[in-house]
Amino acid sequence: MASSSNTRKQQEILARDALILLAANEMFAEQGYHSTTMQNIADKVGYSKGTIYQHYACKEDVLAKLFIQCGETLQVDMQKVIDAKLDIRPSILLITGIFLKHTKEVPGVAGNVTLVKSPAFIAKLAPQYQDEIKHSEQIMLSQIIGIFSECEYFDCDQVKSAAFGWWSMQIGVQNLMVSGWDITAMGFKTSEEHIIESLNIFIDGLGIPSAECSFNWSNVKKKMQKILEINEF
Amino acid sequence: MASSSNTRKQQEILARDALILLAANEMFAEQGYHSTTMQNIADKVGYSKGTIYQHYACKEDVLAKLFIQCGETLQVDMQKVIDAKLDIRPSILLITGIFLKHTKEVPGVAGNVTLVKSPAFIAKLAPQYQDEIKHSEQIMLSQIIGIFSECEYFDCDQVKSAAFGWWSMQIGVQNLMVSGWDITAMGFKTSEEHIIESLNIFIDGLGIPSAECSFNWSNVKKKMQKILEINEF
DNA sequence: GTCATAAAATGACGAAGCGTCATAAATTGT
DNA sequence: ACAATTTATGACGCTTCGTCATTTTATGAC
Repeated sequence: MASSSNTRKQQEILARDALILLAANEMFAEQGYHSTTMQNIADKVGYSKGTIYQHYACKEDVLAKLFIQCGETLQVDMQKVIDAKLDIRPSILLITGIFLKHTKEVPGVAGNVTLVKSPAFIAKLAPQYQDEIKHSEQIMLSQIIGIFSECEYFDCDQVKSAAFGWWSMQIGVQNLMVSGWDITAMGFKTSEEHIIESLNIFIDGLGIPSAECSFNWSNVKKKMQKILEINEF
Repeated sequence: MASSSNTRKQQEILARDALILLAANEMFAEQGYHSTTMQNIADKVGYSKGTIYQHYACKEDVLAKLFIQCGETLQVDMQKVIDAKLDIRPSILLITGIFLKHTKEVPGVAGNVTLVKSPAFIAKLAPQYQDEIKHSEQIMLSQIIGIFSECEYFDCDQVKSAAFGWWSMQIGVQNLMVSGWDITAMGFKTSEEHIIESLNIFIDGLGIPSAECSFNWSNVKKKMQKILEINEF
C-alpha cells in the first residue's frame, strides 16, 4: 500500500469526521443533545449509522469531541488576549467576551458543560476523551488563574476566589443564555450586556481602578474583533 | 362513597407520592437523572412501574415536581431572610447560603436546573408543571431583585445587572458543586468558601460599605441556622 | 480488463428504557 | 356473600443505542 493512498483515505475520513461534528453541533443546538439521535446525525451527513460508529464509539464521544474542539479554540483565543498584555480589567472582560462569543456559536456545546462533566457521562467516554477533557480543563484554569494573578492588589487566596467566582459566573451565564428564558421580555437587557456590567462591578470590588474608557459589551466586542482578527460574529 | 374514605385514600396516595419523590431525589443524586430508570424508582418505593405512572405521566414530570418543591422551600427560606430586614450584605450572603444548603441537600435537582429549563424538557412536561415552574421562577426573581433594590447606592439598571450577575454565579456554582470536579485537590478551598469570598468582592464592587464583622462561609452558616431555625445541615 | 483479497459501508438485530393498557387484585357498597 | 368499582401490575409496543454479519466498494497482481 502506497503512503499516498493511505494519506488520501485518511484525509477522506478526516473530512467526513468534520462533517459529522458539524452536523452534530447543529442538531444539538437546534433540538438538544438528548433529542438528537445517532440516526439523525447519520442522515444529515448522508452516511449510515454504522459509519458514524466507526468514528465515535458512542453518542457521548461525539459531544465530548465537540467539547474538546471548543476548548482548543477557547485556549487559542484566550492566549491572544494574554499575549496582548492588556490591563487586568480589559483582559478579564475580553476573556469573558470570548466565552460569550463561543456560547452563541456553539450553544449545543456551551449549554451542556454540566452534562459533559457529570460522572455518569464521563464514565461512558473513551479513555482518550476523558484525558483530553481533563487536560483541557487544567489548561483553561491555569490561563484564568494567570490573568487574575497579574493583579497586584490581592494575594494568592483572593486570586483563587476571584477566578472561582468568575468561572462560576461564566458557567451560569452560559446556561442562562442557552436556556429558552427570554430575559428581555422581563425588562432586562441582553445577557451579554448584563454580565459585562456585573463583571465590571466584580472587578471594582477587587480594588482595580476604573479604566479611562468605559467597558460595556459594545466596546468589548470591538476590542475582541481587533485582537482575534475577525470581522463579525 | 363517604368523604372520610375518600380522604383516607387520598392521604395514602399523597404519602406514596412523597415516597416516590424521596426515592427519585436520592437516585438522581446518586447516579444522575439519565441513569435512573422509572423501574429503579418503582423498585425503590416497592410499587410497580404502572403505579408510578399514575402519579407522574413521564419521567420529566418527576424531576419537575422535585424542582418545584425545592423552589417552594427556597422561597420560604428566602422570605425569612427578607423578613429579618438585615443589611444588604448579610442579606445577599444569606440568600446565597440558602442556595448552597439546598444544592448540598438536593444535588440531583440543583445540578439539573439547566436541563429542566431547556425547551426540549419543558415541552414534555404536563402544562400544570410548565406553569408552576414559570411561576416559581418569577417569584424567586422578584425576591432577588427586591433584595438588591434595597441598596441605595445604585439605580434600577445596576440592580438588574447585579441581580443577573448574582443569579449567574449561583447557577454556576451549583453546577460546579454537583460536578465530580474536586477543586480542593487543586489547591482550592471549598466551593462554599470561595463563592462567599467572591460575593463579598462583588458586594464591595457595588459600593456597599464593609460590615463590622467579617462574613465568611462559617459566619454565614451560623447566621443561617439562626434565621431558618435549624440545627445542622 | 479480470479476478482475488482487503477495507469500508450498511442496516437488521439484540438490548434497554419509556410509556400503555388489558388483566388481575383489592376495595367498596349492598 | 356477591357485584361493582377502583387500583395495581407487568407484558407489550415503540424508540433508540450500539453491534456485527453481510454486502458493497476499493486495491493490486497478472
